[in-house]
Amino acid sequence: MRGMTVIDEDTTERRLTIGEAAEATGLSIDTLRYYEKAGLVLRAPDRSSSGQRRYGEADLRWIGTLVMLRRTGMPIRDMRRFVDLYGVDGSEPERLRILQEHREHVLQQLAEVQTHLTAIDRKIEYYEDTVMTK
Amino acid sequence: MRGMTVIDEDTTERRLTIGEAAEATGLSIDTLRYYEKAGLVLRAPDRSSSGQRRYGEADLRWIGTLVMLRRTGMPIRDMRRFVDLYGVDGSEPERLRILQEHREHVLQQLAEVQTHLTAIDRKIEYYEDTVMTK
DNA sequence: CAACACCCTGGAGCGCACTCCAGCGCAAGC
DNA sequence: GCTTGCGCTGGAGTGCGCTCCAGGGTGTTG
Repeated sequence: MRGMTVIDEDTTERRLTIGEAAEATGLSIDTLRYYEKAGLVLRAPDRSSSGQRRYGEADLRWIGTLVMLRRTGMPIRDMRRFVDLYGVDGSEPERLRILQEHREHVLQQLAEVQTHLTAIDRKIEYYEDTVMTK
Repeated sequence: MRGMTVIDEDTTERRLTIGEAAEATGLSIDTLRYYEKAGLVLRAPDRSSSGQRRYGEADLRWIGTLVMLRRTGMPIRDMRRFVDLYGVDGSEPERLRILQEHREHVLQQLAEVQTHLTAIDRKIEYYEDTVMTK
């Protein structure tokens, strides 16, 4: 049982304010609103009676997906295309294709950065030598 | 002898136009001029009698260093600080420190991207399953 | 009930890293 | 010798991804 997520521990789901959601996702409040405006969310979060956003589990999970795409370098524009497909029936193959292409892209970037990193390592070695022997 | 670089094969060094240098470094012509203006080059390239830039070996090697820093995510501002230290005697320890810090930073980024990449892989797996079994 | 923290909106502003442009000069090939 | 292409400059423009702001509402705490 350990490690399993207990669902519906409370009958009422914990709903976070935008500030709490920012805390939880690592995005800023402004960025959360910006992503919403930019059409990156599947469904806008519910609002309290006074019009304040309340983020539920599903909202946070989706924002997690956004963060994962964004932090691997996907431009907002492309994220948007991806999101939009969630409104299209049978678009799963295309969503898959986008993810696969993005994956390849990320791998290429990683490889390039790693190459440059070894060059940096060589330069560091060089400095370690000159600094030490001076 | 194989693999060794022959130096001074020609007595006159091959000096590239900005277009050729762009080709060689993977930067655009505009970016080369921009880097120069931004104070990222150790020494401005020589000019032809008519005032055109001519890039030599040393210029290209330094630009290679710039590319390696830039493509690993170092901001122009920080690159500039690094470059400026080349004019300061005894600044080797600080240059070393900057490179080491940058290295740590890059490693952290790599780790984060790799984490998100496995999340992407899981999502891809999920789609592969649903797409296949549909 | 006052003070303070938090939230709302539309829209402006910002920093970054280029990228493009006008208007010009030089030069190499046909 | 003229056309075509590359190069020059200073400066404006661009796209991106936020970030900030004014002006206002809400809500909780002492």
